[in-house]
Amino acid sequence: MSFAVKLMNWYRENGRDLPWRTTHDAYIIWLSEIILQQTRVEQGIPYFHRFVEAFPIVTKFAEANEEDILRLWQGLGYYSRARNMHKAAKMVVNDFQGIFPNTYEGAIRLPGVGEYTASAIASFSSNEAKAVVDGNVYRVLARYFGIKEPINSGQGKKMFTEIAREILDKENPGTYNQAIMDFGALQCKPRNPLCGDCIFRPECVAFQEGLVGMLPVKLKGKESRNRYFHYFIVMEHDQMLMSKREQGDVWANLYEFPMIETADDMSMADLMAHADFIRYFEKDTVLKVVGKQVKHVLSHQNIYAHFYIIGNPHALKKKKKSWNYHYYEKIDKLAKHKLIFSFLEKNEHLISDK
DNA sequence: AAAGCGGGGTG
DNA sequence: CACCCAGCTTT
Repeated sequence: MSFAVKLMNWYRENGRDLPWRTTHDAYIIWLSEIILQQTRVEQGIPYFHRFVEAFPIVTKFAEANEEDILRLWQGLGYYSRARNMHKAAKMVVNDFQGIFPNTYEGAIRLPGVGEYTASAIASFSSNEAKAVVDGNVYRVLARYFGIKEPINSGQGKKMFTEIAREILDKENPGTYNQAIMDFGALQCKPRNPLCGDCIFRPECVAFQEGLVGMLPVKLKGKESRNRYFHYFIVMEHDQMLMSKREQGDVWANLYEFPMIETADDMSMADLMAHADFIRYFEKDTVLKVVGKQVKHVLSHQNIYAHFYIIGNPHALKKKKKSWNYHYYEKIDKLAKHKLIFSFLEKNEHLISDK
Protein backbone atom coordinates (compact mmCIF):
# COMPACT_ATOMS: atom_id res chain seq x y z
CA MET A 1 0.00 0.00 0.00
CA SER A 2 1.30 3.44 -0.89
CA PHE A 3 2.25 6.07 1.66
CA ALA A 4 -0.69 8.21 0.57
CA VAL A 5 -3.29 5.46 0.88
CA LYS A 6 -2.06 4.37 4.32
CA LEU A 7 -2.03 7.98 5.39
CA MET A 8 -5.58 8.64 4.24
CA ASN A 9 -6.80 5.45 5.92
CA TRP A 10 -5.26 6.72 9.14
CA TYR A 11 -6.92 10.08 8.56
CA ARG A 12 -10.37 8.57 8.11
CA GLU A 13 -10.13 7.09 11.60
CA ASN A 14 -8.14 9.76 13.41
CA GLY A 15 -8.59 13.09 11.62
CA ARG A 16 -9.71 16.17 13.51
CA ASP A 17 -13.10 17.76 13.12
CA LEU A 18 -12.20 21.34 12.23
CA PRO A 19 -14.67 24.12 11.39
CA TRP A 20 -13.15 25.02 8.00
CA ARG A 21 -13.29 21.44 6.76
CA THR A 22 -16.99 21.59 6.01
CA THR A 23 -16.72 24.07 3.12
CA HIS A 24 -15.26 24.32 -0.36
CA ASP A 25 -15.64 28.11 -0.39
CA ALA A 26 -12.22 29.41 -1.37
CA TYR A 27 -12.79 32.63 0.56
CA ILE A 28 -13.56 30.82 3.82
CA ILE A 29 -10.60 28.50 3.32
CA TRP A 30 -8.36 31.50 2.69
CA LEU A 31 -9.56 33.07 5.95
CA SER A 32 -8.67 29.94 7.88
CA GLU A 33 -5.30 29.48 6.20
CA ILE A 34 -4.06 33.01 6.81
CA ILE A 35 -5.12 32.77 10.45
CA LEU A 36 -3.28 29.46 10.81
CA GLN A 37 0.06 30.69 9.44
CA GLN A 38 2.59 30.07 12.24
CA THR A 39 -0.38 29.67 14.57
CA ARG A 40 -1.66 26.62 16.39
CA VAL A 41 -5.10 25.41 15.41
CA GLU A 42 -6.55 25.84 18.91
CA GLN A 43 -5.34 29.43 19.03
CA GLY A 44 -6.80 30.24 15.62
CA ILE A 45 -10.27 28.72 15.94
CA PRO A 46 -11.97 31.56 17.90
CA TYR A 47 -10.51 34.11 15.48
CA PHE A 48 -11.80 32.09 12.54
CA HIS A 49 -15.35 32.18 13.88
CA ARG A 50 -15.09 35.90 14.57
CA PHE A 51 -13.91 36.68 11.05
CA VAL A 52 -16.50 34.47 9.34
CA GLU A 53 -19.23 36.17 11.33
CA ALA A 54 -17.95 39.70 10.71
CA PHE A 55 -17.13 39.15 7.03
CA PRO A 56 -19.19 36.24 5.64
CA ILE A 57 -18.26 37.13 2.06
CA VAL A 58 -15.17 38.70 0.54
CA THR A 59 -16.93 41.91 -0.48
CA LYS A 60 -17.71 42.60 3.20
CA PHE A 61 -14.05 42.13 4.02
CA ALA A 62 -13.02 44.51 1.26
CA GLU A 63 -15.47 47.16 2.49
CA ALA A 64 -14.21 47.09 6.08
CA ASN A 65 -11.66 49.58 7.29
CA GLU A 66 -8.22 48.50 8.43
CA GLU A 67 -8.89 49.62 11.99
CA ASP A 68 -11.77 47.20 12.37
CA ILE A 69 -9.82 44.35 10.83
CA LEU A 70 -6.82 44.92 13.07
CA ARG A 71 -9.07 45.11 16.10
CA LEU A 72 -10.57 41.72 15.25
CA TRP A 73 -7.03 40.42 14.76
CA GLN A 74 -5.85 41.92 18.05
CA GLY A 75 -3.83 39.43 20.08
CA LEU A 76 -3.10 36.98 17.28
CA GLY A 77 0.29 38.38 16.27
CA TYR A 78 2.03 38.79 12.90
CA TYR A 79 -0.27 41.68 12.10
CA SER A 80 0.94 42.03 8.52
CA ARG A 81 -1.31 39.06 7.87
CA ALA A 82 -4.35 41.20 8.66
CA ARG A 83 -3.13 44.15 6.62
CA ASN A 84 -2.35 41.89 3.66
CA MET A 85 -5.77 40.24 3.92
CA HIS A 86 -7.41 43.60 3.50
CA LYS A 87 -5.33 44.31 0.39
CA ALA A 88 -6.11 40.85 -0.95
CA ALA A 89 -9.85 41.23 -0.42
CA LYS A 90 -9.82 44.54 -2.26
CA MET A 91 -7.83 42.95 -5.05
CA VAL A 92 -10.40 40.17 -5.39
CA VAL A 93 -13.18 42.73 -5.66
CA ASN A 94 -11.36 45.04 -8.05
CA ASP A 95 -9.39 42.62 -10.22
CA PHE A 96 -11.25 39.30 -9.91
CA GLN A 97 -14.86 40.55 -10.11
CA GLY A 98 -15.38 39.60 -6.48
CA ILE A 99 -14.81 35.91 -7.20
CA PHE A 100 -12.22 34.46 -4.85
CA PRO A 101 -9.62 32.44 -6.81
CA ASN A 102 -9.79 28.69 -6.24
CA THR A 103 -6.66 27.86 -8.23
CA TYR A 104 -3.00 27.94 -7.23
CA GLU A 105 -2.06 30.45 -9.92
CA GLY A 106 -4.92 32.72 -8.97
CA ALA A 107 -4.46 32.56 -5.21
CA ILE A 108 -0.71 33.07 -5.22
CA ARG A 109 -1.17 36.51 -6.75
CA LEU A 110 -2.78 37.73 -3.54
CA PRO A 111 -0.63 39.48 -0.94
CA GLY A 112 0.02 37.27 2.06
CA VAL A 113 -0.52 34.09 0.04
CA GLY A 114 2.65 32.08 -0.55
CA GLU A 115 3.27 28.58 -1.86
CA TYR A 116 1.82 26.83 1.16
CA THR A 117 -1.38 28.88 1.33
CA ALA A 118 -2.00 28.82 -2.42
CA SER A 119 -1.64 25.03 -2.40
CA ALA A 120 -4.01 24.75 0.54
CA ILE A 121 -6.66 26.98 -1.05
CA ALA A 122 -6.43 25.22 -4.43
CA SER A 123 -6.46 21.67 -3.08
CA PHE A 124 -9.19 22.21 -0.49
CA SER A 125 -11.54 24.31 -2.59
CA SER A 126 -11.17 22.79 -6.06
CA ASN A 127 -9.13 19.61 -5.49
CA GLU A 128 -6.21 20.93 -7.55
CA ALA A 129 -3.19 18.61 -7.27
CA LYS A 130 -0.85 20.84 -5.28
CA ALA A 131 1.06 19.52 -2.26
CA VAL A 132 1.17 21.62 0.90
CA VAL A 133 4.52 21.90 2.67
CA ASP A 134 4.15 23.28 6.17
CA GLY A 135 5.90 22.57 9.46
CA ASN A 136 4.01 19.30 9.87
CA VAL A 137 4.93 18.09 6.40
CA TYR A 138 8.62 18.92 6.88
CA ARG A 139 8.66 16.86 10.03
CA VAL A 140 6.77 13.85 8.66
CA LEU A 141 8.88 13.69 5.50
CA ALA A 142 12.17 14.25 7.31
CA ARG A 143 11.45 11.33 9.61
CA TYR A 144 9.77 8.97 7.17
CA PHE A 145 12.56 9.31 4.62
CA GLY A 146 15.34 9.97 7.13
CA ILE A 147 16.34 13.29 5.55
CA LYS A 148 19.08 15.14 7.41
CA GLU A 149 19.07 18.19 5.16
CA PRO A 150 17.99 21.25 7.20
CA ILE A 151 14.36 22.16 6.54
CA ASN A 152 15.14 25.90 6.51
CA SER A 153 18.05 25.88 4.06
CA GLY A 154 17.48 26.64 0.40
CA GLN A 155 18.55 23.13 -0.58
CA GLY A 156 16.32 21.59 2.04
CA LYS A 157 13.22 23.51 1.04
CA LYS A 158 13.68 22.46 -2.59
CA MET A 159 14.25 18.84 -1.63
CA PHE A 160 11.22 18.59 0.65
CA THR A 161 8.97 20.39 -1.81
CA GLU A 162 9.99 17.98 -4.56
CA ILE A 163 9.37 14.90 -2.42
CA ALA A 164 6.04 16.29 -1.29
CA ARG A 165 5.02 16.70 -4.92
CA GLU A 166 5.99 13.14 -5.76
CA ILE A 167 4.13 11.40 -2.98
CA LEU A 168 0.99 13.55 -3.20
CA ASP A 169 -2.15 11.61 -4.03
CA LYS A 170 -3.09 13.31 -7.29
CA GLU A 171 -6.61 11.91 -7.18
CA ASN A 172 -7.38 13.19 -3.69
CA PRO A 173 -5.01 16.10 -3.05
CA GLY A 174 -7.41 17.88 -0.70
CA THR A 175 -7.93 14.92 1.59
CA TYR A 176 -4.29 13.92 1.36
CA ASN A 177 -3.09 17.39 2.36
CA GLN A 178 -5.42 17.49 5.35
CA ALA A 179 -4.28 14.00 6.27
CA ILE A 180 -0.54 14.66 6.28
CA MET A 181 -0.95 17.79 8.36
CA ASP A 182 -3.16 16.05 10.89
CA PHE A 183 -0.72 13.19 11.02
CA GLY A 184 2.09 15.59 11.83
CA ALA A 185 0.04 17.40 14.45
CA LEU A 186 -1.43 14.36 16.22
CA GLN A 187 0.89 11.40 15.66
CA CYS A 188 4.28 12.51 14.35
CA LYS A 189 4.50 15.34 16.88
CA PRO A 190 7.61 17.49 17.37
CA ARG A 191 8.30 16.04 20.83
CA ASN A 192 7.39 12.61 22.08
CA PRO A 193 5.90 11.39 18.80
CA LEU A 194 3.63 8.37 19.14
CA CYS A 195 5.92 5.89 17.40
CA GLY A 196 4.62 3.06 19.57
CA ASP A 197 1.43 2.65 17.58
CA CYS A 198 2.46 4.31 14.33
CA ILE A 199 1.26 2.78 11.07
CA PHE A 200 4.58 3.63 9.42
CA ARG A 201 6.89 1.83 11.85
CA PRO A 202 8.09 -0.76 9.32
CA GLU A 203 9.17 1.75 6.69
CA CYS A 204 9.92 4.93 8.66
CA VAL A 205 13.66 5.47 8.25
CA ALA A 206 14.00 7.63 11.34
CA PHE A 207 12.27 5.01 13.47
CA GLN A 208 14.27 2.12 12.07
CA GLU A 209 17.57 3.96 12.55
CA GLY A 210 16.74 5.61 15.86
CA LEU A 211 16.86 9.12 14.43
CA VAL A 212 13.36 10.25 15.39
CA GLY A 213 14.60 12.59 18.09
CA MET A 214 17.17 14.17 15.75
CA LEU A 215 14.82 14.96 12.88
CA PRO A 216 13.94 17.28 11.36
CA VAL A 217 17.19 19.26 11.36
CA LYS A 218 16.77 23.00 11.57
CA LEU A 219 19.41 25.74 11.39
CA LYS A 220 19.39 28.14 14.29
CA GLY A 221 18.39 31.73 13.72
CA LYS A 222 19.80 34.89 15.19
CA GLU A 223 19.61 35.56 18.90
CA SER A 224 16.99 37.90 20.27
CA ARG A 225 17.94 41.49 21.02
CA ASN A 226 16.85 43.48 24.05
CA ARG A 227 14.86 46.70 23.84
CA TYR A 228 13.71 49.08 26.55
CA PHE A 229 10.38 50.87 26.21
CA HIS A 230 9.12 53.57 28.56
CA TYR A 231 5.38 54.15 28.25
CA PHE A 232 3.62 57.29 29.47
CA ILE A 233 0.01 57.36 30.55
CA VAL A 234 -1.24 60.86 29.88
CA MET A 235 -4.83 61.52 30.95
CA GLU A 236 -6.75 64.66 30.19
CA HIS A 237 -10.33 64.79 31.42
CA ASP A 238 -11.74 61.43 30.35
CA GLN A 239 -9.31 60.95 27.54
CA MET A 240 -6.04 59.14 27.19
CA LEU A 241 -3.20 59.95 24.88
CA MET A 242 -2.53 57.16 22.39
CA SER A 243 -0.12 56.96 19.50
CA LYS A 244 -0.15 54.85 16.37
CA ARG A 245 2.97 52.85 15.55
CA GLU A 246 4.58 53.28 12.15
CA GLN A 247 5.60 50.70 9.56
CA GLY A 248 9.05 49.16 9.69
CA ASP A 249 9.01 47.84 13.24
CA VAL A 250 6.97 45.50 15.40
CA TRP A 251 3.25 46.15 15.77
CA ALA A 252 2.91 48.38 12.70
CA ASN A 253 -0.30 50.44 12.63
CA LEU A 254 -1.32 49.38 16.13
CA TYR A 255 -1.95 51.78 18.99
CA GLU A 256 -0.09 52.14 22.25
CA PHE A 257 0.72 54.77 24.84
CA PRO A 258 3.24 57.36 23.76
CA MET A 259 6.67 56.12 24.63
CA ILE A 260 10.42 56.58 24.52
CA GLU A 261 12.78 53.78 23.62
CA THR A 262 16.24 53.76 25.15
CA ALA A 263 19.29 51.73 24.23
CA ASP A 264 19.85 50.53 27.80
CA ASP A 265 17.67 49.98 30.80
CA MET A 266 17.17 53.13 32.80
CA SER A 267 15.89 54.34 36.14
CA MET A 268 13.18 56.98 36.32
CA ALA A 269 15.71 59.65 37.23
CA ASP A 270 17.93 58.83 34.27
CA LEU A 271 14.92 58.68 32.00
CA MET A 272 13.88 62.19 33.05
CA ALA A 273 17.33 63.42 32.11
CA HIS A 274 17.19 61.73 28.73
CA ALA A 275 17.21 64.04 25.71
CA ASP A 276 14.00 62.62 24.27
CA PHE A 277 12.18 63.06 27.56
CA ILE A 278 13.25 66.69 27.80
CA ARG A 279 12.06 67.23 24.26
CA TYR A 280 8.57 66.00 25.05
CA PHE A 281 7.94 67.04 28.65
CA GLU A 282 8.22 70.19 30.73
CA LYS A 283 10.80 70.50 33.47
CA ASP A 284 8.29 70.22 36.31
CA THR A 285 6.85 66.92 35.07
CA VAL A 286 5.90 64.45 37.77
CA LEU A 287 6.15 60.75 37.00
CA LYS A 288 4.61 57.94 38.96
CA VAL A 289 5.70 54.39 38.30
CA VAL A 290 2.91 51.90 37.64
CA GLY A 291 3.69 48.30 38.47
CA LYS A 292 6.98 46.58 37.83
CA GLN A 293 9.03 46.23 34.72
CA VAL A 294 7.25 43.97 32.24
CA LYS A 295 9.19 41.56 30.05
CA HIS A 296 7.44 40.92 26.76
CA VAL A 297 9.00 38.15 24.69
CA LEU A 298 8.73 38.08 20.91
CA SER A 299 10.32 35.46 18.71
CA HIS A 300 13.15 37.82 17.78
CA GLN A 301 13.34 40.40 20.56
CA ASN A 302 12.83 40.85 24.29
CA ILE A 303 11.05 44.03 25.21
CA TYR A 304 11.41 45.38 28.71
CA ALA A 305 8.65 47.88 29.40
CA HIS A 306 8.18 50.47 32.14
CA PHE A 307 4.90 52.31 32.65
CA TYR A 308 4.59 55.79 34.12
CA ILE A 309 1.62 58.01 34.87
CA ILE A 310 2.08 61.68 34.28
CA GLY A 311 1.09 63.22 37.61
CA ASN A 312 0.69 66.90 36.76
CA PRO A 313 -1.42 68.64 34.09
CA HIS A 314 0.23 70.33 31.10
CA ALA A 315 3.39 68.28 31.44
CA LEU A 316 3.48 67.61 27.74
CA LYS A 317 5.02 70.14 25.41
CA LYS A 318 2.09 70.09 23.04
CA LYS A 319 3.80 71.90 20.23
CA LYS A 320 6.04 68.93 19.68
CA LYS A 321 4.25 66.64 17.29
CA SER A 322 6.95 64.01 17.31
CA TRP A 323 4.45 61.49 18.56
CA ASN A 324 1.74 60.56 16.13
CA TYR A 325 -0.66 61.14 18.96
CA HIS A 326 -4.34 61.65 19.53
CA TYR A 327 -6.56 61.71 22.56
CA TYR A 328 -9.05 58.91 22.79
CA GLU A 329 -12.08 58.54 24.96
CA LYS A 330 -12.90 54.99 23.99
CA ILE A 331 -9.60 53.24 23.67
CA ASP A 332 -11.54 49.98 23.55
CA LYS A 333 -12.16 50.77 19.92
CA LEU A 334 -8.49 51.03 19.06
CA ALA A 335 -6.48 48.07 17.81
CA LYS A 336 -3.76 47.69 20.41
CA HIS A 337 -0.94 45.21 20.73
CA LYS A 338 -0.67 42.61 23.44
CA LEU A 339 1.76 44.45 25.67
CA ILE A 340 -0.66 47.37 25.92
CA PHE A 341 -3.95 45.59 26.30
CA SER A 342 -2.64 43.16 28.85
CA PHE A 343 -1.39 46.16 30.81
CA LEU A 344 -4.82 47.77 30.51
CA GLU A 345 -6.53 44.61 31.72
CA LYS A 346 -4.37 44.58 34.82
CA ASN A 347 -4.83 48.30 35.49
CA GLU A 348 -8.45 48.99 34.70
CA HIS A 349 -8.67 51.40 37.60
CA LEU A 350 -6.41 53.80 35.71
CA ILE A 351 -9.08 54.44 33.15
CA SER A 352 -11.82 56.77 34.19
CA ASP A 353 -15.49 55.75 34.27
CA LYS A 354 -14.82 52.18 33.26
C1' DA B 1 20.26 33.48 1.81
C1' DA B 2 18.98 35.91 5.81
C1' DA B 3 16.32 38.89 8.61
C1' DG B 4 11.99 40.61 10.39
C1' DC B 5 7.55 39.81 12.00
C1' DG B 6 3.71 37.83 17.63
C1' DG B 7 1.86 35.27 20.74
C1' DG B 8 1.19 31.08 23.12
C1' DG B 9 1.85 26.03 24.25
C1' DT B 10 4.99 22.30 25.55
C1' DG B 11 8.54 19.37 27.80
C1' DC C 1 14.73 27.63 29.32
C1' DA C 2 14.49 26.12 24.04
C1' DC C 3 11.63 24.80 20.54
C1' DC C 4 7.63 24.90 17.67
C1' DC C 5 3.22 26.31 15.44
C1' DA C 6 -1.55 24.82 8.52
C1' DG C 7 4.56 31.07 6.61
C1' DC C 8 5.20 35.42 4.02
C1' DT C 9 7.69 39.51 2.67
C1' DT C 10 11.56 42.30 2.31
C1' DT C 11 16.39 43.04 1.98
